[in-house]
Amino acid sequence: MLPFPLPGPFDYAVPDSLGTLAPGDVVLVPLGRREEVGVVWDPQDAPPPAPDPGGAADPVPAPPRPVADTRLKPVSALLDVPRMPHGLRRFVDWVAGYTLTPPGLVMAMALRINAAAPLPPALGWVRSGSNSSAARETPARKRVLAALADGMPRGTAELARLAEVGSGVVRGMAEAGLLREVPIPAAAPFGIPDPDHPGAELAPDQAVAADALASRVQARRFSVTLLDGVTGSGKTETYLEAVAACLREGRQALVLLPEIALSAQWMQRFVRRFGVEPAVWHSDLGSKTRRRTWRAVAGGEAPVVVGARSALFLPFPDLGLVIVDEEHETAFKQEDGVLYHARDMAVVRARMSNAPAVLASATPSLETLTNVENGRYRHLVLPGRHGGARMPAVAAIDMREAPPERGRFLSPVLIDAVRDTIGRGEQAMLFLNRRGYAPLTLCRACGHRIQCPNCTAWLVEHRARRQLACHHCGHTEAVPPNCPSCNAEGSLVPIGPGVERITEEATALFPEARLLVMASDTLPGPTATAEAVRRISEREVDLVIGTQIVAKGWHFPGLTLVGVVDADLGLAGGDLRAAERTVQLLHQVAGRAGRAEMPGRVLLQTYTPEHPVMRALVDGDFAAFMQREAAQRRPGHWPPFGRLAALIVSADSADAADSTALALGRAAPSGEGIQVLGPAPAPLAILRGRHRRRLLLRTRRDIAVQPILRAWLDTVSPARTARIDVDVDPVSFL
DNA sequence: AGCACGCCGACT
DNA sequence: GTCGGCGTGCTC
Repeated sequence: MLPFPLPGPFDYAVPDSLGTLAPGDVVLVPLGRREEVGVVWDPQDAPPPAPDPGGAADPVPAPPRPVADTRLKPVSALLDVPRMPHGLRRFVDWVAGYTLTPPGLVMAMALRINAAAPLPPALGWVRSGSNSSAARETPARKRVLAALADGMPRGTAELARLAEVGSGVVRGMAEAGLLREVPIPAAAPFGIPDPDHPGAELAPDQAVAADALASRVQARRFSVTLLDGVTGSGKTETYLEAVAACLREGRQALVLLPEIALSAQWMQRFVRRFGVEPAVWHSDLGSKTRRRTWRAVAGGEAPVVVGARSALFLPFPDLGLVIVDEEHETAFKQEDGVLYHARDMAVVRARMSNAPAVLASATPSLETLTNVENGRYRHLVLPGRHGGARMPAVAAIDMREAPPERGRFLSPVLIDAVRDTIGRGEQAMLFLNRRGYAPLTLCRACGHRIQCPNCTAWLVEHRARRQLACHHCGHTEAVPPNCPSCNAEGSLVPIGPGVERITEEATALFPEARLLVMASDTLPGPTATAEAVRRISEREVDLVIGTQIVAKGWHFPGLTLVGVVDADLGLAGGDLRAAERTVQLLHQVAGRAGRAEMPGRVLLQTYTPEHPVMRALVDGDFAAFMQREAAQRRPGHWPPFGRLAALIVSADSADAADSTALALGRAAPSGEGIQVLGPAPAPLAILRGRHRRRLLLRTRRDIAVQPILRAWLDTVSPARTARIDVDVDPVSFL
């Protein structure tokens, strides 16, 4: 299997010099006039028949054989890399088949991860045995020798730092024969977790759930368990006991988090439980750590890996547990390249490793709840917050009755609540899931709306940067002085709020409050995020204003008020899961309030307080809300009661996009329980300069979409510049 | 993916 | 008469 979009594996001859190759071996093979890294794949379902020996006429033409065996090119070399385990190979094939992706591209995710290059051995210095040399003995040299007294080899930079000398001293000593260079075993970038390290005491309900999870791990069989508990109920501590059980079984555990960069507080909990940090995996890991971690996973030396989606493709030789935390998060859906849902694929990965999977969430997805309902998944519930904390009281502010001042966005009710909270010395948070200053810039003279030149989207003003930015393609331009359409002067006005604008309003309202803004563009990296979280936790901040990022599982003991600036925001647009997602997000944000002894309070600014989403949040009745969602989706066979696949046609001209989309529409499959919607212009009808059309295939749950899609796509040849992307189980409908 | 081939427009 | 633009297609 080669890491390219080829339809399947290629055949090669094995030269005698290489002996026998086994599936999983990583090899170098000739491809065209190049040499490429590939993996010896398993025998295919339908092995190609032997070439016809006699050439006699055959009434049934034999399936074509690409190349006669005698002309197979030989494998060039076997690389000194751990074998790709059987479970991972099966997983790659499964993901490829499910997502309609060429298997080579899926395998590339498992291979490119390590780049298949052997690690150059690290070198370090030790004292050379010969002290007979007539080399000078200076104070600096003595300090270097003292630093090496324990016999452990150290690299130049580290040694120089320890001995407080320049690297020149080290080099000089090496030339003088005082030091000898030896290979050093690379220090693992993680520790070995100790399941018996004394951790936090579990509450009785946590202990019961933890025991149940541990017994699933001990069963060494595939199972799926939903760990369901409100924010602050201690889900993490509970599932870490499953990890402990897995360690005792001597198998490896994988924990998937939706956004690994935000995991500093998670890491603290892990360290409290196991004494060390686990191996970490995410896409922008440095190449050295990455290779070392990959090898440690392959060699079974990394007992626990915490990672983002791509960690699913690590070569675990003996995976004994897969945990997906915040399983409802849409960040688990990969939206470019291979389009897969990491939560669903985690379950598949567990099944192929004979391991249990645990899905944890305070607001489980309807998909997962439905699997619980029909008995496919088991259900463990952590009923309440622990440590004396209670769930916050949630109330809606009817913006029609208590409107903000003209041109402002905070209702007097919310302003008073913030003022009271800060006045008591507690902390408040304002949440608005929108970056920048204003989502739309409008010309009051001619009505022109400033749009992205590459996308069907408005440009968002970022006042601090004095720019208009497209949040879809990254296009930016300076804020124009005059209207770009009618050239009127001073006619451009910002419409609607973003966090920058709320910050401006809050600064005016609460001049003495210490403000902190948390948004992905104000927090450039994990370090900045961790620092912001620390400042909030240590009460250096009175009022936090933030986007999505504040909703993560942070523990802010002094935070007692959360104000949602626009609770209706996520409900616009025809997205299948808009309501569900809004409830999940707002519940998560609400969960930041009142996590310690002081009770929390949540205020939702809304123009539709009677909307089921608002009622679910105010009543805290998530179960009833999800039943209502289910009742709406069931009759039309919408997921999870039916299957969905999206076809996205994109082309550099509207005509090419239309002709391909129409051809697909004409060839649309039909039949009992099969329906095709569209073609229709995508909501983002132009994205990065490409014109887009969408079709949606919906089937009954008992009908698989993949064979239908394959047959459908075979009948249509796309226009010259057009491309058809297939998204099985789409999450985004843009 | 990369690297060929190949078919048209601008130069020595 | 040749160089090179990148559009199409193949790689066991």
